[in-house]
Amino acid sequence: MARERKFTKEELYHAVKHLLLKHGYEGFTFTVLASYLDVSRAAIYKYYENKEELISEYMVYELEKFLNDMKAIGEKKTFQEQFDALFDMIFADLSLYEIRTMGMQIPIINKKIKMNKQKISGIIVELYSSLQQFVELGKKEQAFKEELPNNLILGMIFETVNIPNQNNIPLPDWVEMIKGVICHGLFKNN
Amino acid sequence: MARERKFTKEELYHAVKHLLLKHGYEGFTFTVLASYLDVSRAAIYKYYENKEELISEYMVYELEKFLNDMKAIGEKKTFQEQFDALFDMIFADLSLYEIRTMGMQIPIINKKIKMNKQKISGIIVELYSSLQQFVELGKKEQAFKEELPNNLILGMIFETVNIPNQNNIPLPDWVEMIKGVICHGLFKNN
DNA sequence: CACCAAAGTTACACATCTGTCACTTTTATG
DNA sequence: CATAAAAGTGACAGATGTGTAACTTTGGTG
Repeated sequence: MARERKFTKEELYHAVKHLLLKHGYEGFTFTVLASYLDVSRAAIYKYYENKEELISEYMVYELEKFLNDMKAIGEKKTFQEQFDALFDMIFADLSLYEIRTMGMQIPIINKKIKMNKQKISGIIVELYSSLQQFVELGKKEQAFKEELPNNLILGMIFETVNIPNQNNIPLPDWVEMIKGVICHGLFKNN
Repeated sequence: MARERKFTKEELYHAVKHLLLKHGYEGFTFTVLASYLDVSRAAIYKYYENKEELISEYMVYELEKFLNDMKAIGEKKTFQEQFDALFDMIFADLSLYEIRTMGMQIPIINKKIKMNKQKISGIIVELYSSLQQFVELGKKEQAFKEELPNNLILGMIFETVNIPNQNNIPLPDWVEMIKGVICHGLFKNN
């Protein structure tokens, strides 16, 4: 009967994420991954035809999690609750935003990858819709300035999380600072 | 006497930048570069021992240009002029910010690289000083909120340039929009 | 024209990664 | 205990990239 696996899918995906962040898409190899997991390369080939297939599977997994989080946020009653929850989610795992462009680098070289990229596109459409609702609610509740394009508002939120906390300010304070700047800007009201 | 070169240093650095942006640090190879420049790999080895040496030279070149631009900005009289000039500089070449972390990936494997990384560190110190002066001027002229850490202010400026202009708004309008949001935030003053 | 030096090339040995296949190990089941 | 299947491995062939050395080309100078 089945021999026990040396790594779970979660452990595998955790390794994939770690090595993508460390080496980038093109620096990520099955050789590096096998070494990290302490298995042979052939063991990984048992499950995935190539690195592109593995990375596309991993992207689907991460984006589905993200979409579920976004949906949970969308169910909160007020804009302010949604706004706070969005930040908590983002700061809970900053690295997702570093790898979000990597999905675009995956070439379609087998059917599985094509299917995965279609899934990814579908998830992104749903994410886009969810995020648009968030922004529209913000405008409706007279928080966001109506004249601002939605993607600028969203871009603002997702890009500013990249600002490094160089002074090692405690995270809750840092998050509030970032929110303050996003909401009211760098300038004094004069 | 000397045979004419098939590529200038500027052309070489332009190719390096293009390929670093396209393939990332680990995907960048002399093979890819030689093909792009339409020369043999050995031709590049005539000037640089390895890719790390070439990339570190290139980083010095780019950062020196950036520092010169910053110094020119620092010589403007008012904060508002400096603020506008900083944005013009940043949006004139957005890609520099995408490769700024690549310098950190370069391992020191020969003396030249060590020297280059020391140069890079020196330039970054000067850049840091120049940027701090910019922020302090902004605070002194009662523009920036004093309570904000300097790196948050700078981080805000440098990260928001990454927001993609998805609606293809004309660049001058887009830049003003970004400035508006950075200065006064996403929220209405209520 | 000969000479020279810089620039560039080809070909080679070596290193690293990919993909596969035959084989081994492990575990549960009858 | 034998059997079977999933999981994992080692070794191989091939592809790709690195670094080098001997050689060729190019262009200026005397």
